Amino acid sequence: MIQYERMNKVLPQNFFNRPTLAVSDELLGCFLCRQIGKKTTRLKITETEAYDGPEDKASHASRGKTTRNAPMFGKAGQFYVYFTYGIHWMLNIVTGPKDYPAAILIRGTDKVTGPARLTKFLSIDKSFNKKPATRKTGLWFEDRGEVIKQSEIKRTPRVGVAYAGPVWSKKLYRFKTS
DNA sequence: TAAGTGATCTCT
DNA sequence: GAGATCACTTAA
Repeated sequence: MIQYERMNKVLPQNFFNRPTLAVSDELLGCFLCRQIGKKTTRLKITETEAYDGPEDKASHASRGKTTRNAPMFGKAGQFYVYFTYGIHWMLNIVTGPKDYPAAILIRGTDKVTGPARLTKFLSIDKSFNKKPATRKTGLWFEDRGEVIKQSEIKRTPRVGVAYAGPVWSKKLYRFKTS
């Protein structure tokens, strides 16, 4: 965490309105928070995956704006939730400026690993699509002062993106702490 | 290791 | 309207 001052607080909209790769990196060690009724669940984020810009062939946005991926073109700090494999919801947080399609897939946390298991565990579905990441939404991010050393962060190719071609499938856009 | 599940996309 | 695709999990 270099660019952004770390404090024990809810990550604001402008945290996400920055380069996607920087946000992907700095989101590690932050907490994904979900409030259902009076109960709040906090999970430490350990794995993220970046989908950055219109040129990224692995991104839903690579073939232009559609009804489904429209949230990626919206302003930073809102969720992009989509359904895949007939069963699973995927939770992404939109990054970068408006009209620049980018988002980060939240792949795993300390207690719950796997993007689909995460959404199932936290009861996240389409209703969070396009919603801002705030307490009011019931789903938000917090910086609770956890420090992740750069040496602890592993960067690897993204999952399931062989179709994106030799250049984009090899990008080290997946961030993981050990 | 393969089946399951269904929205979305891309072609007719 | 039909058929392929898909950034996954589970059960075996």
